[in-house]
Amino acid sequence: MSDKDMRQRIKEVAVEYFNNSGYHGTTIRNIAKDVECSLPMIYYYYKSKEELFDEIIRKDYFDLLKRQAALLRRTDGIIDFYTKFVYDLNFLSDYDKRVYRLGIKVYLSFDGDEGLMKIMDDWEKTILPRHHQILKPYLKNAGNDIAIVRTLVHLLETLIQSIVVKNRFLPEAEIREEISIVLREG
Amino acid sequence: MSDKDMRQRIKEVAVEYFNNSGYHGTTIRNIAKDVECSLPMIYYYYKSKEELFDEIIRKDYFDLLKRQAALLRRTDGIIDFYTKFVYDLNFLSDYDKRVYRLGIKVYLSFDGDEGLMKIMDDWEKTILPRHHQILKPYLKNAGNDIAIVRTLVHLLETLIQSIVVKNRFLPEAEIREEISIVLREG
DNA sequence: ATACAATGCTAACGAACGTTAGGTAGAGGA
DNA sequence: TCCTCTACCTAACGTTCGTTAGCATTGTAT
Repeated sequence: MSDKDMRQRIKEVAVEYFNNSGYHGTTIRNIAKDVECSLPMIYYYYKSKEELFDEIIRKDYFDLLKRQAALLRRTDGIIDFYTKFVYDLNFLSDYDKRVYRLGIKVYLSFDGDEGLMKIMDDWEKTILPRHHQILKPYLKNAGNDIAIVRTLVHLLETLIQSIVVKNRFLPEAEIREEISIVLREG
Repeated sequence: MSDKDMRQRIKEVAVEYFNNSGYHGTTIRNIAKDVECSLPMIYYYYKSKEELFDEIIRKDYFDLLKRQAALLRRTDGIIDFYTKFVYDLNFLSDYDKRVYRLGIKVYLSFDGDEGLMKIMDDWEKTILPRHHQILKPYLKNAGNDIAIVRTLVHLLETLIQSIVVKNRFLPEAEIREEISIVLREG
């Protein structure tokens, strides 16, 4: 049938279900049916439903976050750069988008447990400093540097949610306009 | 005990559970236990679990949205006005905050069904025009009026989520700073 | 050939779920 | 007094859940 690893197939189907129906709304039986395998097959590769969910967040979601954060290195021109950063999210694979969406769901405490929330909080603390570092050379404003960084990060959050959570395509021009408004010289 | 009390108590407890555990993670048994009533009592007042969830969104959440939208009438000074609008969300009752949070969860398709999504989409279409109307007198910029409205609405979305979804207190100064950055004259 | 781990299955377990059948207790009008 | 209606209950229904016991098949190393 498929040369793709059964373990991965299970995870892909699970991501779809967790996304659409939440942790409690997802059943091992549904996953098994879509994967076209038996029930205990799931337990052969994953200890439990919770471990399956956990691995998706701890491994796949945070790998994705780190991959995205690693893109925040080069700087062509700050507005071009952030525009591209957001715009490229439109072209993430369906799987990555779903993992991203599921991660945001956990980040907002809409799913998952307290253990996952902890690592989400730890990650969140790194966001503002990272963007502050990138923006520092471009900011020579009065004393509201930090506020601009915060506003940009807030804006990015909504733009990312539009693409990844609401599953909309965001045109480059719209992204550029909004980022320009926050980063224009006051 | 009056019937209205019991009906309302059931709904309040239900809002808490739907918020914390999602629709599928919430059980009628848990609700009944917290309300300190029997299982069929829930069915005496609500036809089913789904009807209970539906009423919270269709009635309580949209009443809250309309109440909030009605505040968007007077305009003291546009920055003061939007700052107050957001800042006051800090002081919503716990119940209103939870209803708001649950509504956003449904709005982001993280819970609820397709029927609820429809009315969410309809509401969303009214947001940009409403704010455009309010901001029109204050916008004399080149041709990016619409982009500014869009950016402001996006920023408001994140600020509201911080307060209502992440349950954080947002200081007035921070709100004002961010709104000022978007609405300052470019 | 034989042994054995890896990979798959059928069938079932007990627990928990949403929901309902069928009642009781008490207040109020005739 | 009897009747009716509202507000509440205990106990159970059938279903589905996460999980597991136990067995079959296969590939590979000895």
